[in-house]
Amino acid sequence: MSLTPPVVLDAAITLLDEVGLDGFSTRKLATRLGVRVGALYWHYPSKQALLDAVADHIVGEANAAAVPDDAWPEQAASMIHALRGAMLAHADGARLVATSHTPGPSSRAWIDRLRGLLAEAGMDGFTAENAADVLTCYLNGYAVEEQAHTTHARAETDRRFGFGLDVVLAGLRSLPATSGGAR
Amino acid sequence: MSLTPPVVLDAAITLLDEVGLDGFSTRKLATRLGVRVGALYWHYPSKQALLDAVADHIVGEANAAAVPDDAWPEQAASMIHALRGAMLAHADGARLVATSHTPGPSSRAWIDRLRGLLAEAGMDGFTAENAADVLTCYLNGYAVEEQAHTTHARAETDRRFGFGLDVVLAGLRSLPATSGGAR
DNA sequence: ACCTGAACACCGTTCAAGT
DNA sequence: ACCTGAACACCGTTCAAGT
Repeated sequence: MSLTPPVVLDAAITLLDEVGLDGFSTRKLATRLGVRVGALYWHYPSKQALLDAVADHIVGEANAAAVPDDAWPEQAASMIHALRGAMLAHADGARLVATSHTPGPSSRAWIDRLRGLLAEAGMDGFTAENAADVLTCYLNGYAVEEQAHTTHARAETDRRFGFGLDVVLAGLRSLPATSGGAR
Repeated sequence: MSLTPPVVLDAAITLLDEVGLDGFSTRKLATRLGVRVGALYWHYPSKQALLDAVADHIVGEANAAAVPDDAWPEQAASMIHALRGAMLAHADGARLVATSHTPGPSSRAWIDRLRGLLAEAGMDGFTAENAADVLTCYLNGYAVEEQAHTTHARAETDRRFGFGLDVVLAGLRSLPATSGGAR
């Protein structure tokens, strides 16, 4: 049973969920895989590259969710909620995704999809890019703090997140290009 | 010349700015202070506590800026810009502040001031708290990513940040309690 | 009270050598 | 091609003992 990048990635996700980002080490991962530390470096060039792959996998889980056939604010909200859900489903997932060094294919696909949806709504390329940026920055900022201090109950943080998302969406709706509310 | 918490904190800030958060270690800090590693633990209980103190100091720099006597969106914008400036003025300042474990006195003062300003504008306590949350989450999300991938020029990221901040403020302005535009 | 000396239990990464 | 063995250069934290 040979080691492959997907096998290493899978074990990395499991380890992350068990010990968190601060407890995650290549040596623990090697032990889990029944292999010496150095072996990992044949499949991934560095710990950071491996963590980037984990981050991209998490975003990939969000990509699996379908976007409803609805108006653009609802579509955008569903994409944002899907990514938040995927991040919260893994220990320190938000911090991992938000501080990922180089975006992988799933991350690019997710952001392209969000931008595309906003462009469909009538925003020009520049505006769509900036609007997608505002949404993801709010999401990242919120989720990182939410996951760092798990002081409130999930239902409570969900409501607060929804409030903020509605605020951002209201702001986007007020932009000249989308005030018509096309599609 | 004895070691005191402020002296340690000062050296920590200097070290952080020189080597960044990933390069920051208690051992390097001890060397700079001409002391053995263990000595630091007399003044700070852990590396994290020290980093939290650094984070709080950065927020303190933002608190030094005066808030203009203007309408609330301008006041909020000035506070947000001040904190972003303070974070960007230090290596990995955004990540450090956003992932700080326990908020210090300056952090509490900053958020209280922002909430107060929004309450003055006519928001009830709950709304003001949530509104301050949206603003800081957007700020943290944006600044963390901005500082992680310094791909664009500062003038460009400033403009993009301003765009997003205007969107959030527009969303907040559209809330029932503030649509009158009091103060 | 404050610091040293020295240890403990770890890290990420590299690379010759094996198979 | 893929992994071992073993090293290199580090970590954060603790704590008896010194002053």
